[in-house]
Amino acid sequence: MKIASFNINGIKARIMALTDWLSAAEADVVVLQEIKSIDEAFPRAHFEDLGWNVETHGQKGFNGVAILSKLPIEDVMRGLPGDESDEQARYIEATVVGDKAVRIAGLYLPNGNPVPGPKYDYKLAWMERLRIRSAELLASEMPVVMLGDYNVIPETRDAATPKKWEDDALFLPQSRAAMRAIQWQGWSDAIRLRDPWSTRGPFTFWDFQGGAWSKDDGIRIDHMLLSPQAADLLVETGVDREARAAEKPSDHVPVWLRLAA
DNA sequence: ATGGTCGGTGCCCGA
Repeated sequence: MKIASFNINGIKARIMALTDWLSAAEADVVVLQEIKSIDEAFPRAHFEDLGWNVETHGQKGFNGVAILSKLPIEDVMRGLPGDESDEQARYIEATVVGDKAVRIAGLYLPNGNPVPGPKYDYKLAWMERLRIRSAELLASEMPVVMLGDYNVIPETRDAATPKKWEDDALFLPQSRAAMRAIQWQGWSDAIRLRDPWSTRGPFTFWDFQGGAWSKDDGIRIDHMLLSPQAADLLVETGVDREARAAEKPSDHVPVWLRLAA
């Protein structure tokens, strides 16, 4: 089972780039972030005609997440538990059934800038809610893949120019500590497993501004965390870096993994 | 040296 995550930065603008990537990547399950669309406006039929089951959790203008799956989707949960008043569409969870059932959590963690301020407070509060949910997912003892745009640069080696990010919500010590508090519950960082001693990257995001792509001035903020039961099934992982050079690219590239499931 | 990029929306905000 091939599982991928792609922050597409607008489904309307990216429908062709996404469709092209989907046909080349041959994934079974794809979580999307920043669809920037309400559920009713998502081009559901376009993807259903290509053989995808589609579950969305959208809102007007910003944010929005979705799951596309060639496999049956069960037990969909929309929204991150822990705050009934939170109206931002950033979390979707579902079970996909291949040879084995795998619980998929697709997330778009808040950016948090500027710091300090209410947006950073919201980011940290959201991460605390995610920490509570991720503990519940581990306790299920299912194979779980929790993946998406975490908006956290975990380590210095995850940024080409770390100095630039020193005061940024993506790299502040508190953000990184909150990320570690989740990971150290017992999750495996799938991308890092491929090349554990890498001193640079791999990157998953290059800003549209300042020619970041041409300078390879990237960061690693899209992550795939595996429960022990999922890590036991891991056979391959990758970052589709070349997608950043496509026509009308997103600022993120897809990340993916393959499970023996 | 300076200002620089997108997408979605609606004449600006979020990233």
